[in-house]
Amino acid sequence: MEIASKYSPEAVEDKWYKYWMENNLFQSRPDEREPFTVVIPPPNVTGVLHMGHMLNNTIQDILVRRARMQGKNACWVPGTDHASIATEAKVVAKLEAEGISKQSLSREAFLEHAWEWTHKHGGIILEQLKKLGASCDWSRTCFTMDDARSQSVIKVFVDLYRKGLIYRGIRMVNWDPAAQTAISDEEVIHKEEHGKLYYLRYKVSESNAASDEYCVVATTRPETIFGDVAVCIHPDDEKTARLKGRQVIVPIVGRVVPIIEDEYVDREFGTGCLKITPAHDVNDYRLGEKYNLETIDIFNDNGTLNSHGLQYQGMDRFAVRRQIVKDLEEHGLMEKSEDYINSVGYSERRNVPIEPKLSMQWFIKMDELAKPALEAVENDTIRFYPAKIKNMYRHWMENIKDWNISRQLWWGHRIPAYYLPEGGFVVAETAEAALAEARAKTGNTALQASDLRQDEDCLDTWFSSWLWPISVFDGINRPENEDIRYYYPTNDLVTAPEIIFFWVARMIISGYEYRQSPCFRNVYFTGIVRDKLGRKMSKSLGNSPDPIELMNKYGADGVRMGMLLTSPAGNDLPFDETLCEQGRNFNNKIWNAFRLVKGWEVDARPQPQAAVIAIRWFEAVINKSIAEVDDLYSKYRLNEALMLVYKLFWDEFSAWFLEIVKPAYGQPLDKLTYNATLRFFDALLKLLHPFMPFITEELWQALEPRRDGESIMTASIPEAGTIDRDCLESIEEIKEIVIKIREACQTYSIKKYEKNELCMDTTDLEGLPVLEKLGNVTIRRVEEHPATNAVFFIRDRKYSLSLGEAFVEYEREKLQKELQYNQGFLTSVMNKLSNERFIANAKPEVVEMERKKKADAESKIKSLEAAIAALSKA
RNA sequence: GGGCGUUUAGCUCAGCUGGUUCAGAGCAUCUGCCUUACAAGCAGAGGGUCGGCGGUUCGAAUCCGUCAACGCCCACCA
Repeated sequence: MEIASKYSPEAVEDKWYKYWMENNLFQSRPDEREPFTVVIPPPNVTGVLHMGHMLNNTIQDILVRRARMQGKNACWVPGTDHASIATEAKVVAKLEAEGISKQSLSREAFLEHAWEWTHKHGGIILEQLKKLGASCDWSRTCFTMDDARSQSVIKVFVDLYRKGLIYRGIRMVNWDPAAQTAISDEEVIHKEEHGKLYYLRYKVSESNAASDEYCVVATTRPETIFGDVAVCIHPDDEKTARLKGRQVIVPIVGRVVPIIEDEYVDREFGTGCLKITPAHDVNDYRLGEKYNLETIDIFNDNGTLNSHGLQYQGMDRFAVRRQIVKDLEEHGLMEKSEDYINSVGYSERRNVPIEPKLSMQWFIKMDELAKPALEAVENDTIRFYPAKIKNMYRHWMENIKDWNISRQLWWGHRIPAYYLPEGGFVVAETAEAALAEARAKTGNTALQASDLRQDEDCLDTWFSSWLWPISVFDGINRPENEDIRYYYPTNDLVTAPEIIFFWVARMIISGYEYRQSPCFRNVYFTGIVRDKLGRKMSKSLGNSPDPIELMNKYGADGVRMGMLLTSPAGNDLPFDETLCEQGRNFNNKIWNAFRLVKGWEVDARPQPQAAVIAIRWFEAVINKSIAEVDDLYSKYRLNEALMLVYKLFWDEFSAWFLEIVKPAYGQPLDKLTYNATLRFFDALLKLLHPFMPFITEELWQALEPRRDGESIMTASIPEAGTIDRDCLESIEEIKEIVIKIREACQTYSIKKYEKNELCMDTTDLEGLPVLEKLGNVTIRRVEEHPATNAVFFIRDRKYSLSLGEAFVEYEREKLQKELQYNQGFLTSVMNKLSNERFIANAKPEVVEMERKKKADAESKIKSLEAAIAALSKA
């Protein structure tokens, strides 16, 4: 038989993926079977595969493949996200590299570039997922900006607007000066930063000001003084009481501003004086509203100062900070500065400090919408794995704020609001509908489409992805279509905890709003993939291995296994290439077991007794394992399920079962044993298939002749039969004896081909033929064990091995040790039993157990003492 | 600042409602083997006062309190 001793994935993987595709094995259509639906978390359309995707999609594939083998109609819908801000940033950068500025282009021209970029890079990531083995129904591939999805977005916007849930208003928003757009609170990352706290002198402006009386204000942002409209003190603060009712002059700016009083001010912080800049600080904005102060916006959209910045106009905000510090010092208006650590909000996408800015934006009212979604998770209609994530979810949902959905970007779904020439606006799905509505609203039938001006903004990316579980089945546009009715609600969602608020929570909300039902039943939160130093893997750190290279090196199955070996749900995954190595080694193990089995000659000889027992035993083992694996899957403890199957194959099947039934070299095997072995192999491959799709298909196809188009993918996963516990137990005992014999042989350097004699008190143990074969011993029943034998105990039964006199002393020491241990054990048991309170309070069966332990220990000690005495005599 | 979580073998983690030697698994380590399925392997072995302290209990890795370290989420302290 000509099979290489090493498994080569490259020869196998492409072949079977192609086979699966050609036979449409991933495709799903509604039928009478139970559906099992998963929608992919759509990766950015122009992104490339990273380790997080690998983990995430491996887990999805495992769940989907298993469901499929359970006879469910499994449907995994793939797709990509247009990733508004991220993609636009890439296109802007690309254009800038070519010397083209976004500002110089029309919206239409820019979008042309963006689409070109999308078509060029789009979908690479989906091709990469195929290499991983992802069993997606590719015929259903969606894009958040394709026609059906775009239409869904617009429809939902209009619907929510008409329900009064979308409104437009001026709010303080997080402004990203690099992307020049507002972003949501969730897109702001707070970072600790080492900065300075500056103490600025605001001169008191009254007539006797010649006395140089100052009010000192501490700030981290001296460049915002151009927007100062007041200084606030605490009404009960004695330190600053002298300032009450007076006015101060903003340094450099020269503006005279009032001192106001509010309890918001922290008396302990700085000097107790707070400068108020309503346009550029959220708290100041609130105080500004409260005291009806003017709002002076000093920044341009790109973060430079506008005309309010006087001589600093046109300079960047941070350049201004440096300059103004110098200037203040020169004018003696800087009292001091000190080091200070504060937290600064950064734009997640562009990594620049965000600027609080007042602007007109669109919002969704969230409080009412959130209620059923909170309830669903609280009452476990939707379950989170791990469950601890519920806490986070509850906290956010109970304090949910309105969602800013407008972005000042071009790449995305344009807001379907149309402004009227005479002011006001209408919201409608199409320009035509908007015109009709505008005419009706204004009564002006002469109104033309060109008179209406569509809102320039587009929608937050998540405004399309929150509809994903519905929109991929076109359930927004055609709520009664067959697909949505069959596949929805979906079953499992696999995603990263970092997008629970961006995406998961909002999907649940939209699910209840648009389908009155949960959009999925279970959410599996993966961990974050970290490197060995515990750092998150990222492109910018360059600490992430290239997944494609990993797969080339270890095989997709090896990498999938490596990803999964160390990642319980919700725990971070400290990734290490050696895990892939372990995965690859396991592939090889399976491969070689297959070589062995397929290399056997079979004839009509009778079945050896050891094989009969081994088969009965392994039947029990596999049934027990299947039941355990089922249980682990139901708890989404996939890494443990994999480990269990791993040990089942490697230890139980390869190291024990195959070693028992393996014929002597060159000898054929009997038919019954051979068939049983193939049956077990078949079951093992099926259990392994969700984890390692490629090698299992390769071997399953080679195990027996298959029909054209047949696949392990659609074979039935084995179900647990009855477990023969007695058989399991008795062979476990045999295994322990064998291990003990091997240990003794190794200790005494007994050559493995030497057959030894094992003495035991009784020979009514089941599985003696197994013991004889694997222990390489002949068994003799004795009343008295020969004094020079090496004695050992397994489960309170005494055994001895004839090893010759040379080993007596060594053996005596060992027995002495075991004696000591047992004496200690007996003492602890005795202590318990002599404690009246234990006898009085402990459950009777526990007391009984202790009594038995005492008896056992006593008899064992007696035996040991006898053995030692006998050895000493010898 | 608020909340949540973690701490068990060198590493990554299991240990449910306290009680069968409950202190476990995989990897790593050590020892012996190139034994015709597999050295990417085989056969063995050694590793831990379960973060510290205190409490409840006949009995605590497990329950309670407290301290410490680390992590995550939320938050407007200039």
